[in-house]
Parts: sequence; C-alpha cells; structure tokens
Amino acid sequence: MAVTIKNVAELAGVSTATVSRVINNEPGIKQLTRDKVLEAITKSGYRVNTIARSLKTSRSKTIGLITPEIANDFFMNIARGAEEFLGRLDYSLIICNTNESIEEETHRAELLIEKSVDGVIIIPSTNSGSHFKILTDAGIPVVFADRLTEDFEADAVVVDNQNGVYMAVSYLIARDKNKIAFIGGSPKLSNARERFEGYKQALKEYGLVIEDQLVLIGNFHVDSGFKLMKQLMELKIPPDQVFIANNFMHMGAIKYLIAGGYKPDNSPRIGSFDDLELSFILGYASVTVAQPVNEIGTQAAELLLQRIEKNRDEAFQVIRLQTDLKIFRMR
Amino acid sequence: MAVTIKNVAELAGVSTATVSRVINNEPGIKQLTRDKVLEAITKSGYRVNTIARSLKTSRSKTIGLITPEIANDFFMNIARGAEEFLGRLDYSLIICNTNESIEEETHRAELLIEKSVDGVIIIPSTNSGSHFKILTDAGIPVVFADRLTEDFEADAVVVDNQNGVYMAVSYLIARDKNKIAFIGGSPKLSNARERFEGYKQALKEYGLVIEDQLVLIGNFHVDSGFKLMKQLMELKIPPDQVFIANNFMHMGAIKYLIAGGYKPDNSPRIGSFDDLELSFILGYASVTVAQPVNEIGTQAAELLLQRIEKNRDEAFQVIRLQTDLKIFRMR
DNA sequence: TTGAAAGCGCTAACAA
DNA sequence: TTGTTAGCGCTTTCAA
Repeated sequence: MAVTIKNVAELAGVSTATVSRVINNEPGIKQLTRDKVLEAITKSGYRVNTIARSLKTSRSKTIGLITPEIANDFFMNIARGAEEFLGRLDYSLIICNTNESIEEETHRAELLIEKSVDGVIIIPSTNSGSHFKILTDAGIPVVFADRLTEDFEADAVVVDNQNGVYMAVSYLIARDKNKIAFIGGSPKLSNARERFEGYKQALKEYGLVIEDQLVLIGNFHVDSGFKLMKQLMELKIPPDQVFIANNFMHMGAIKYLIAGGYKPDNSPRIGSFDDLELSFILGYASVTVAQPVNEIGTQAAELLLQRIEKNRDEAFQVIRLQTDLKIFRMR
Repeated sequence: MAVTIKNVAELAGVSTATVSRVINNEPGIKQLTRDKVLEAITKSGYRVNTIARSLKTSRSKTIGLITPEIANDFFMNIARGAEEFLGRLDYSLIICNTNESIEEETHRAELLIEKSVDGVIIIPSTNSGSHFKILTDAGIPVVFADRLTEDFEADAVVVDNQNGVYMAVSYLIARDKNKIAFIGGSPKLSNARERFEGYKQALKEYGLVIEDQLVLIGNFHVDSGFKLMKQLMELKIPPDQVFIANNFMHMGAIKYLIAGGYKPDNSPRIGSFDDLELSFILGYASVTVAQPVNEIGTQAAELLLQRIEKNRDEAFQVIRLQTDLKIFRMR
C-alpha cells in the first residue's frame, strides 16, 4: 500500500490535519512544524492521492474533451492549446473520441459525469447539442470550441468564419469576377454555414449571382474534396476560381487536380479555409484563411476555468477570434 | 448534491450494499429486489460516482498517455487506436503532452501517479526511460509504444523498422545501384536507429559502400527534411535516390524540391517511411513503408490491460508489428 | 438473499 | 498554531 497522510503524520509527530495543511500550502503553520512535515514527506516518499482528495472536495481537477475525431490535425491543435493551458494549472485532460456520432457523444458525456470531471470542452459533430444538457444538469460547465450548436447554449470559442471567407472570396473576386465556385461543408455545422454566408456576402456585394452548379456541399473530409473538385472540373465550363471551406477537402481537391494532370496554370485558382501545409508550395492556391487554432483551445480552457474556479456565472459568452488572410504571391 | 447510493437504497427500501450489488451486476440477488433497485435508480436519476468507487477499489479505470506531441498526426493515430480499445471497456484516456522534454515526462508521470491511473502508455521522446521507474515503483504498469528506451524495460509495441527500411531500400537499389542517400532521425530514438540499420543492411547486402556525405541526420520534423534535402541537392553530384526515415521530414524534403523548382523527373527518386497523404500523387516517391499505426495503439492498450485486469506478470513482451511495403507505379 | 458497518485517504469544521 | 473528528460515496467482509 502507498504512503498516506497518516503515515506522514506519525513520522512527523503531528496530526493528519497539519500534514494536510502543509500539503495545501495553507498559512498559519509554524515554520518548524512545516519543516518537520516536509521532511517526513520526502523521507517517506509520500504523494497525494487525488482520488481521496476529490471525494472530499468534489473537485477532480480533470477536464473532458469531446471531439469528433482524435486523429485530426485540426482538432488536436485545439486539444494542444487546451492541454497546455490546463497542464500549467495541474489539470488533466481526458480525451473522448465520438466518431461524429451523437450516441457516442451522449455516452461519453455520461462517462465524464461519472468521472466527476470539473468541466468539458466540446467540439460538437452536428448542429445538435441538447444531449449535452446532462452535463450542465449535473452541474458541470461546458464550453463549445470551433462550432456552435443550435439547441443548446453555452460558452463558446469560435472564429469569425463568415468574415474570413468574405475577405478571401473578395480577394478572389477582385482578381477575376468570373465563375467563382464554392466547396463547402454540411449545413449541420455552424462553421460550415458561416463560411457559406461569407461566400454569399462577397458575391452579393460585388453584384455576382450564385450559380447552383458552382456551389457544392461536402463533408469536410479528403475524399469529399476529391469528388467535388472532380465534379467541378467535369462541368462544361469549369470555374475560374474555387473557394474550399476546410483543409481536408482542400487536400482532396488538390489530390484530384494533380492526379488528373491539371497543372496550376490550367487549374482554377484556389482559395481555402485553414492554412494547409504544402498548399502554398504546390502552386494551386492563391489565398487562404488561417485560424488561430491553438488559441481556440487555450481560450476555451480559460473560459471553462473561470466558471470552475472563479464561479463566474454570468450569461454565456461567445468569443469570436479573428482569422488571418494569407495571400500567396505566386498566383 | 447528486443522488447517491444511499438515496437509491432508501427509495427502494433496501440497504446500500444491495444497491451496490445491483449496480455491479453481482449474482445472488432476487429478481424482485433487483427490479426494485433498478426502478429506484431510473426514478432518481442515479449515476455512479467513480471517484468514490476508485477510492475504495483502488482502480480508477483511467489510463495515461504520455506523448512528445499532441498535435502530431502519427502519435494521435496511436492514441486513437488506444482510445477506441479502452473506450469499449469503459476506460478513459488522459493525454499528456511533453514537448519532447524529459522534465515534462517526469512531471507528467508524477501527475499520473497522483491521479491513480491504472496504467500508462508511453511514447518516449528519447533513449532514456529510467525516469519512468517512478510509475512501476508505484505499482503502475507501463507500455512503450513506437519506441523503446535503453535504460528501462517494459512491455512495448513497435514496428519492424529495420526490415521495413531494408525492404524499401532494397527495392530502390534494385532499380538503380547508384548513390542512394539516407535522411534519418536522431540516434537517440530507437526507431530512427533501427531504420538506419535497415539502410545499412540493404547497402551491405548489395555490396554498396556507405558514403558519409549521403547520410544525413535530422530531427523527424518538417524543417529538418527541408534543410537536409537542400543539402543533398547542393552536393556536386546529388544522389539518384533518397530514403527518408519519416513522414514529416518527407514532407519537408518535398517542400524543398517543389520550392526549388525540381520536377519529379529531375529530382532524386524518393523512398520513405510512413505513408504520407499526397505522397504518391505528387510523383516524387516510388516506394514507402506503411506502418499499422492504429494497431500500435490498440495492442499497447491490450498489453497494458492484460497486466491490469488479468494480472499478467510474466517477463516483458515486445510486440513487433510488420510494416507494409507500398510501391508506386508511377516511377 | 440481504443488511450492518468498517474504512479507502483526504479535508474542513470546530475546539483547544 | 495545532488536533479531533466527521464524513465524502462507495465496496466488502461478516453475520444473519
């Protein structure tokens, strides 16, 4: 059995309460006593048992992260931001993969309640968030990251998707008003919807008409980008420029262009959301909207901790981070 | 306060012991009693408090994952395999980012002990693993994934790096015996060392000499691949073929080639470890060694659970998964 | 087949 | 400034 506070107390010749006070750095302890206890701690190799502490304090110093996909560069950069912030405050992060399934989201939320997490960061996989109510019902604060849901309100950290796309598409339009296509994501995702709004806003502002056959909706995955770019290139008159609403579809689209033997010079000029590694180098892209990905995670964690540690209980707060327009000189 | 076992007991008119038995699906309970309890549970909205359970059973149903980097596609595919396997058995995964720092590795290990995790999966960031001894000293089993350390033994799941590279480099040699370069990783990583062995083995077998200027050592990151490929291309006589020992350096190398205006036809033919998305399409690569990444995670988790749940305590077991040689027809 | 009760390791009144 | 003590919610012996 491991060393407990009781062993330390005996070794130091004090009560368990005193040991507890020393461990928790409470004031009002004679220096001599403190030293005695500290020495007993090192000698015995004592380590707190946070399980016992949690049972008593009903604080687990653990945060849950519910994500549609673990092996996803984008989501894990959010996780990274959160983990870094939380780690510094000695919180741990439990990661839950949901495979974009609402059942899994519910299941994992239940599991997290049973684990007594202090808060949960959620990257929702759809529009719907009402099943997360069990968390707040259990008194566990929640913050959405990257996406909002329609039927459940909470703190959230997202980026200004609409404006980001608006700027990028405006840039494309300024270069060439002709036939600007859009490869977007499911309207069930708030970020996908907002990005589409940005596209529409730009076209409208420049007096351009939205052509149905130039607006294609995919699922934010590589394959989908591949297929939709194929579809565009097989039109009688392919578009002159294409805005692609996320990194994975962008990757798929470029895969199609390369595989199809389209060189940058005889391909549509591409604008995209998310700053894809290699994208600039490959020569197809002319502009991209970069997100402060890590910061989404950091701020989400911070928002959560305010509710947990500072008992902030004002109205929900939605932080919208600004995106960064990156223009590639090559095209 | 949340509903406890006591509330349920009162509601059902039984003792807390009985409720506990029902929750844990223990046999030897009258069906009628079981039903009464089950009803009380639904009515009251009771949920187990695993913290309290853990304190009593000293089992937290939580596994730690120590990784050099969270936002790393490769490592997170390992995590994904582990999470999936563990999730099905109602274990949770705490993820710890160490930024390739031994101090952080130690710090996180301590934290995990305090959290009473039942086991830890470690992707070590160097050769050295002796600081993980605190885990096993605390009775927490450990399994290494992807890499082994030199000074600490434990169960492990890795791939057959040497053979993988040997096969790929042999393939390159069979096409052209002339000047085959190698871009490898730090000798402080077991996988990097083993991959280098594979290169040497192939060259030796074909009676080729290893030329110092053709063997470059990087750090497995993108920038490093970029620089080292540059270095190779600036040789008086650049190599005809290059084997690159991981996906990120491969990415960097290709970035350099594209940026430098080298077309596939006047670049060295590339072989690589890790099956890089886009790699085949880009046309520079001719062969790659694909790893069963998810399976590394799954098997690591399984090995760990055998120690935890089945009390397996035989000698340490190192599972070596086979790699898959992928040949690209284009080159 | 069930219940009473001890206790896992810690914190936090309260008392001294 | 320190100690005593009552639990936190659960599991598990032991007894009935």
